[in-house]
Amino acid sequence: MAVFDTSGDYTQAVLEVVADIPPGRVMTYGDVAWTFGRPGARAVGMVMRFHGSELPWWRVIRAGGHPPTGHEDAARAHYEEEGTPLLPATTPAGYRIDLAKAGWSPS
DNA sequence: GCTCTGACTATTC
DNA sequence: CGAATAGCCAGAG
Repeated sequence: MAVFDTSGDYTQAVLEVVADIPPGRVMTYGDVAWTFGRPGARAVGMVMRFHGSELPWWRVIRAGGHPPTGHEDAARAHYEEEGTPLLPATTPAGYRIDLAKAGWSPS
């Protein structure tokens, strides 16, 4: 499987963009991918899974403001810690990020 | 160069 | 709202 490494340009781009997201702000996988001109939303997620250990992965969420699958609890802790605007929702996680306020785009 | 997988997205039921 | 389906892309084998 994609045993990721910083070898690929795509991976590097993802690492840079994610690392550049300020606290209290979030970007969707699609937006992050679009930032460096490549709609690989899934690929972005894979990079996070492998390098998430050293990245603010919770600042990268899915479209609709849902946290990454299987990491909803950990993500929520970071959001509250950074003051990221959350919204109550009838989702499995029980909440979702307020993209209208937390949504961020690289300058 | 083809196949498989995945922290995705959009559409449809 | 929730589950299922199909289409996406990048990288390893």
